[in-house]
Amino acid sequence: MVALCRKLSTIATPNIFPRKQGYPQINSTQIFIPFSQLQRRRLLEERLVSVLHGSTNLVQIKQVHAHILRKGLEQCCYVIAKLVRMLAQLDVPVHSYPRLVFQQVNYPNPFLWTALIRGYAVQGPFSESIVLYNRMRREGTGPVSFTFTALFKACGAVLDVDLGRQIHAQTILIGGFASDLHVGNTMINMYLKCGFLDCGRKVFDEMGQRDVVSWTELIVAYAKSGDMESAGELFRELPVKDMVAWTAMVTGYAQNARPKEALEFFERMQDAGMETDDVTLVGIISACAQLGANKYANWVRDIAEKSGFGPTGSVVVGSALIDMYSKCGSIEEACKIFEGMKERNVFSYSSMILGFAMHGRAHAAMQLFREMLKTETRPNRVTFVGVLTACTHAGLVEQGRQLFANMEKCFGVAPSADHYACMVDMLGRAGQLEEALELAETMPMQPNGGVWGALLGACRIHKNPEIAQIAANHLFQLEPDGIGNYILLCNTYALAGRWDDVSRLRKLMREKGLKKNPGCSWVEAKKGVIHEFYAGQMTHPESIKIKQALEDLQDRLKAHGYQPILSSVTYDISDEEKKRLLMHHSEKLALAYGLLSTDAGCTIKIMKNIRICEDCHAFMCSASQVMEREIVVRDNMRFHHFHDGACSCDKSKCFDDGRNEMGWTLPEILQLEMSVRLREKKIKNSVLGKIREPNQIGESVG
DNA sequence: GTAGGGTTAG
Repeated sequence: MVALCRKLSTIATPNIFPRKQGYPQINSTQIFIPFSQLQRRRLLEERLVSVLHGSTNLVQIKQVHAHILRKGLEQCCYVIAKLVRMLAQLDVPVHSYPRLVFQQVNYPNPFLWTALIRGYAVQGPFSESIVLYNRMRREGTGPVSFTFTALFKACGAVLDVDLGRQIHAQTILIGGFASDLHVGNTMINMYLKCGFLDCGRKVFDEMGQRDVVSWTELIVAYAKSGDMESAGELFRELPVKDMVAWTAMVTGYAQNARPKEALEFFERMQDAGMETDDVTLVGIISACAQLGANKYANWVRDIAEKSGFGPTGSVVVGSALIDMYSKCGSIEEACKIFEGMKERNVFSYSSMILGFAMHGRAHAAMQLFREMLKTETRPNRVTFVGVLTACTHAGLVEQGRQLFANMEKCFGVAPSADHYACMVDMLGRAGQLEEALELAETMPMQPNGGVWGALLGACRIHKNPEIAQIAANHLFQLEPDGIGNYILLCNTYALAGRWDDVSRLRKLMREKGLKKNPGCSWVEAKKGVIHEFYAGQMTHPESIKIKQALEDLQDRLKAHGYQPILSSVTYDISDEEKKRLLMHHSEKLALAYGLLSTDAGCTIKIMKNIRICEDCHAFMCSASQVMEREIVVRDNMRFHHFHDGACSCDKSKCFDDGRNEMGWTLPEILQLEMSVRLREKKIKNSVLGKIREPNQIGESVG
């Protein structure tokens, strides 16, 4: 019996227990441990690991750790590795508590080493993963497949493809690891993250064993590179398609501005009997946002609510819905979603602020920004794009300037080229064109198309062909195919009466083969059916009725003071001809059909592919008053809400004294945020002060 | 251990 126990005890304990004083040395010739005792300990270890696995907070884990120490298991790699992994998962800084626990173990096994390496691979500093790997090898411990997945994760995180290649070589050198499925998958992931699609594809092609994860990784990579054809081809070849793979395709189409195909794919996915989760929903919501039609918006919202991932269930779905309803023209619906959300984060706030800004509700946008600052959510760069845009559309130049000047100091968000574009837009629209130009020319980074485009747009509004020429020259370099830039410059010349320049530019456009996009508008008629109208075209089945209705409408509006704004036509033609052209702009046709086909009291929603012209804008204003209808026009820039003879983009309707009804001023906001930042900084310093700095970075794999 | 997600101005 004794002999049997002796035999079993040696078999039952392979490399689990390290040899050193302080922990039982399992050498059957020197120390005899009864089998029952070993079994008890093994059971205890199993139990501790499972308790750790179920722990959800630091307090619970610390209790288990205390128990580990009481039972004398601080050298047991199996348990300690789990402890380290759980701590890292809970975002406890790896180089503090977990590292300390690791250092207490005299002989770490590969799994314990890997737990720590993985911790750094998730949290950073990523180079510490490599340092640890090298130390592990020097101390004679061989890696396991987990080690490589962790290392590839680290390389992917810092986009270090050279290091990734070295580790790739090691997987082949050490043997056996290159053919491991998970190692292969993380390797593909690393190459794709670093932007080496070909290398990822090569690993994929050479893999002996692939699973749906390997395929999906590549599908996503192709989708992100804009190559939906290759993505689709892979998807067709994929033997067993799961929900994630389907979602990758739906999202891919949505991200590549192909919303109709995204919807088609989603329908196919449902036909295939696939489940829908929050990630799928986000993809499809984004597609509906691009379509801008309420019919689809309501349809997808129903699906979201039925599947249990509605705005109250998921903060991500909620934020996507806010964005979708804003883009579909239903800012009220977006508000309702926002108010009904249980949890809100920076995405929810930013989407709502941008929604308000887009719809000309600067007041609401600023108020929401203020409310956000009272919560624990901190603004990010997108939030500032929203807030600055709101200031721009409300003509709040002084407030905008102060926010921009204090972004970095008070909020910790450094201004990017996009924020400079907002400022150039703001100054430009306010008529301060010289200052806007100076800002564009002196900004610390290379100005992007947005910056010069904003300036060019402002030059058209304020009829300044000289500065327009400068902005346009930059734009012609940055966006050689951007037809809109040529049109804007053309319009600016026309407004200034420089017809020679107009014809010179038109000739240049012809030479370059650039064609003006025909103006096109869509209007939602009954039951959400969408009707399309092109400028000057009378192809709609009811076009005779529409033409008559439009003429009647024009007469009524003229009686109320509407006069065609002839300068909106940039052709050197007779006034009569100009009037005729203006009257056939697509949005006017859409409006006439909207009035014919919807009931009194219904809001008329029109979408347009290019910017609404000044004349149509005045026409809509007047129509909203005379016909007593709410009219919403979404052009390629923003939303216009016409109500009782005014538009939401009319600056004079917004507050402009730096103070709103809440009774706060901008300096108060800045002060408030500064105190938050200081407090955060203090907390951070006090935590970091206790933690040892990790080793130097920059070591390569040896 | 591995794959899919939301907000950006002219």
